[in-house]
Amino acid sequence: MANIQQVAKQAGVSVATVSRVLNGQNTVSAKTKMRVEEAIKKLNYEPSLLGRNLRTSESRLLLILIPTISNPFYLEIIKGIEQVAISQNYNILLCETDSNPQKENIYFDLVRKKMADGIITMDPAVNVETLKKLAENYAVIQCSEYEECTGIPYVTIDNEEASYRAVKHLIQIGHHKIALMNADEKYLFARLRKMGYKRALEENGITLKNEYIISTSNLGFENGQYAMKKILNLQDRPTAVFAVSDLLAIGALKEINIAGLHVPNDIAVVGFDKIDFSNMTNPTLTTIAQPMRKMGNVAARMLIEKIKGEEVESIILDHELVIRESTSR
Amino acid sequence: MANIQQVAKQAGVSVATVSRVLNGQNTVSAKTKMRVEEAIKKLNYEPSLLGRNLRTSESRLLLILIPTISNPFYLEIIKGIEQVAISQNYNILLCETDSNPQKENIYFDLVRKKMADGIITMDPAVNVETLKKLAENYAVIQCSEYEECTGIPYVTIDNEEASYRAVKHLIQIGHHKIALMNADEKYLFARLRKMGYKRALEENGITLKNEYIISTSNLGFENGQYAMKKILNLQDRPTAVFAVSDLLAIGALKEINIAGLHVPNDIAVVGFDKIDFSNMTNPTLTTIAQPMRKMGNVAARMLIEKIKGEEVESIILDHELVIRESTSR
DNA sequence: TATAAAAATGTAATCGATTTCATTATAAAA
DNA sequence: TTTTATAATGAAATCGATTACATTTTTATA
Repeated sequence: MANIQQVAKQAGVSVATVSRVLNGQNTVSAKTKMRVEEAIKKLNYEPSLLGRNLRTSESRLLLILIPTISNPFYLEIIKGIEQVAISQNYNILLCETDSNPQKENIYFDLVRKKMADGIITMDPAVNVETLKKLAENYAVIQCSEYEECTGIPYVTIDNEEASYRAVKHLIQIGHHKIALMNADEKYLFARLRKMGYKRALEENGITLKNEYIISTSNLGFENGQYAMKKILNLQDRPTAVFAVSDLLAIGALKEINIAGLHVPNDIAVVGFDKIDFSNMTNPTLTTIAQPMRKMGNVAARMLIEKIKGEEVESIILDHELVIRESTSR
Repeated sequence: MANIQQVAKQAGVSVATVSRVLNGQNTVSAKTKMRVEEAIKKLNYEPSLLGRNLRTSESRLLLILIPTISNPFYLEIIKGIEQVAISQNYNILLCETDSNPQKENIYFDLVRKKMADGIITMDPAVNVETLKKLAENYAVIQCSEYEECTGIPYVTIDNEEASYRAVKHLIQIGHHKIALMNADEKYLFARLRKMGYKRALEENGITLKNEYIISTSNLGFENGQYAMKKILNLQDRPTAVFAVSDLLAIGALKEINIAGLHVPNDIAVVGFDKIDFSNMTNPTLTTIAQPMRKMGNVAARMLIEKIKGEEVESIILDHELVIRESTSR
């Protein structure tokens, strides 16, 4: 495979001139440019990014850290990131961490060792200290899920308000006995969503019942089933469930079905995220739509600015309540 | 940020010695090694992979090309690939092509320009000629979906046999009127699965009805709904449906439900792929399990061998029929 | 036509590592 | 102690590009 030297030789010019043609600089005469282009074609030459990147000290690779690729919630965010990245000549590297510090470290290393220019993380909780230290020397952005105290810029929605609106919707259609299927409170979003839940109840004079709040270690389908079983066994059974992820909600749906009850007539269900599958269930799921594509766009833009050394501010985006069959009669 | 020169200076040795310590060569005396390691720690030094990779002419990056990340079918394969890749000190880059030649070319370019060492493609149909040409000079492996004529090594299952077994299962539980919800026959797997379907019917003396075979442009949920609508409108309605993807099958499930019919009592349904969601539906879905993790493992191993310049042979793996509620009474 | 200014091109340093070959220090053998 | 073999280290080339600066060629101006 040819390199720039051979192209220069073939075209009868210096490597500098070839490089100029390659980078579209206009200081090359039309005649020379043609000769170089012919040589490139003849030798089937492809410039090595390794050489270029070493010289320019960049890789034009962005890392996206997600806990797991099996959660469809990330899909649209990733597309949003990719959209901006590609348009700015960056490529993205999808990295699944399984929330495992060791795996995470493999990807952090890629940044430390200059093979990637920056990181967008959607699971900052794994190892906050390491992340914080990394962010001192490298470009890091938090997306969707974030840690406030790190000083690392983030883009997210107002989780407290979103949760408040979901619960308020349930109250408005007549529910008083509303369960909250929440994530572990080590996550900021879980704490915020609980606050929104509480506020909606308080404002409507409903007393909070602690047994109506169930925590799950994970946001998956099975966790939803498990949590719903618990809820169904309560002696004063709730008539509505607000789950903080669609997968949890879909698990709940299934379990309610198994119990021979009807959604929404016996129990109404609200999810969170508006993943594709939330529209494929029976009944379709009422849920909170995060502006995922936009969130991805913004995160990518922030990261690229950060890479360029600019100051970036955290951003909070709007959300939306999507009402579907699981809460309508 | 420090480089190898500064480390050498700090430790009072040459860069060669630092490099030796970095690469764990045993020709360095214990005393010197310690001095170098102290210098590394003191300067917070991280070796640049750009420098190393340029010198060694490798990137240790593998590209995985998938049509879309929203199809859960790829999840487990990707994990399988990652498992082997990480263990051999490679990193993977997940690339969504949307079956779009332009997007595909961005990723091919990464290989041509030495930023990636090889490609595993799960959607070779996009641009067979380009792929073939790429494979002449670079390491390429086809995984799951493949083109026979390209001469590019592949790993897959026996699609004809898998399809045969799915349909035979339906026949064994008493069905004669079996619809096939197939993909576009431009795909090899679609042609093979149709052959398996035919063989099962023939062997059991069932005449093939052309109106029972529906082609969909895509393997998604909506396509399944749409195709099922067509099937439900047939005057001699089938009592069973074999869909060549779980997403199609889930779409069918939904549509049958809407029509007020029961699965499996009125219509039995079989899917293909055993994606996670196939166990979350109501009823759970009978489906063909591809050994996805293993397929990923094998594909990665094949690619790495190819990168090392070894000859690799195509491989066909076993599959399995998983019987669940959608075909049991 | 001579001279100055602008455009085109080339030379060589550089990015940060690895690695070959030469050299020096150390240990073993005579 | 001297010689020889071996281990440890260093100097410098190399990977393939970009780019500052120097030089040559061309064009414009007087």
